[in-house]
Amino acid sequence: MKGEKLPLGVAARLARYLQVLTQVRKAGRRTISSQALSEYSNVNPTQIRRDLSSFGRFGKRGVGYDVDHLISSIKEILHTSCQHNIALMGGGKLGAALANSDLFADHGFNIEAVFDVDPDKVGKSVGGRRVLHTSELADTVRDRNIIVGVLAVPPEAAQQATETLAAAGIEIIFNFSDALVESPPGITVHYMSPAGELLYALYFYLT
Amino acid sequence: MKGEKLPLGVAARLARYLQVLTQVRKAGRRTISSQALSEYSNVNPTQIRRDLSSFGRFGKRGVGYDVDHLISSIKEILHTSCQHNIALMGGGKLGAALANSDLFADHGFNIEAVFDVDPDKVGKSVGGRRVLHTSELADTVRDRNIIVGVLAVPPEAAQQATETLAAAGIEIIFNFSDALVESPPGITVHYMSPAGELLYALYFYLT
DNA sequence: TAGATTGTTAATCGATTAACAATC
DNA sequence: TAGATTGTTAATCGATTAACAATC
Repeated sequence: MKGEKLPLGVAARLARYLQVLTQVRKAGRRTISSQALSEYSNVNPTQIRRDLSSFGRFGKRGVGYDVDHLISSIKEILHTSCQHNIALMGGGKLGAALANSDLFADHGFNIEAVFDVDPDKVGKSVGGRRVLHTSELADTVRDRNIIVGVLAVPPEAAQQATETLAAAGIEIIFNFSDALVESPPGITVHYMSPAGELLYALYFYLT
Repeated sequence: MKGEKLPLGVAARLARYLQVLTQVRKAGRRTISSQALSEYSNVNPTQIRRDLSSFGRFGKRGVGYDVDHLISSIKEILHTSCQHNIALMGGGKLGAALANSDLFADHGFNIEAVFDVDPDKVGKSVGGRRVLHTSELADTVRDRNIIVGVLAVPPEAAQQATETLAAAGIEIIFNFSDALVESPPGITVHYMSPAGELLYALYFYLT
């Protein structure tokens, strides 16, 4: 398989492997078998081997995959070897939880700045970053070449924040608020959906 | 299609529709077309119609789907018409963000209690619920018939919290911490993965 | 050698899409 | 009627799985 666009499913699974592998490396493991990777990622081990072998021979028979090597290989395939800056909208509880977590940093995403409209929050520190007023968003997005915005605002503020992000030139929005938003054409909104996954998991538990 | 187990993909998509529809109803809309539902859920409109029509005729040609009717129909298909109690581990920023959000409540999940090991947090209020000490978990799980636990603790506490949940009789764990955990057989751990979705979305932006 | 695990095949099943008649 | 949107077909493509030889 060459430099063409990957099928949706393959890209989604590679991203998932990458996420698990990053944690596995943090835990100090050097190699991992398709079986073990399967347990963490909920993907069939045969399919994992199939996905990986279509890009090269990454594994050692009888041993498994070298974690470091696999991580850098998948990063290359996904074109995510480099650092990306993101803008976080909302300095409240959810924003603080995201800013304090290593989730983004582990994968090369740098929370460049936190934005809020609340004067009480502006100037304070959230997750080690100064909170800027939303009016500074556009300049920051331009200067720091930001294309991803994360929505961590209350539901009633989500639409306004989306429009602010769009006007500032953001192209991909991750919506962590539980509100639907209308976005201008060309801007992709991804809804983070713990409840959706809950419903899905519960269905298989109940049947 | 009858009372048998749904294919994985169908169940996942139905859960996604349900989540979008719940927000659509909140916004006051009474009907929705497969086209509009597609934009919110990122699922092809033909596939939406296909998924739904395999369970019955829910739509009106030329009009679309009745939001209320569709919500209750999907809930029946997914066996999630009733209320479920869940236990939230962690009264910190992430725990507070989850407890304050309507995400769970919107879908019939009731955060029955918040648990923490920190004596400074126990007894305080998080999202309108008193924080209980983790030692009270087992009793609460039994009394309130809880099968789902949500991990919102720091990564270094995730393994301990998982074992506590398992010992208390929890069967499904949603791990919002960015740490891999080992769980006893029979207990399913779902990893919530914003970073995974970010990587995935970015790949399609970059290619 | 013995054990473990990958890489690969083959076969089946579900997902995806375009297209369009049916019908509100 | 005219416009819109569903329900359904047909055809292709990707996902899934078991099985096993290759090989570390």
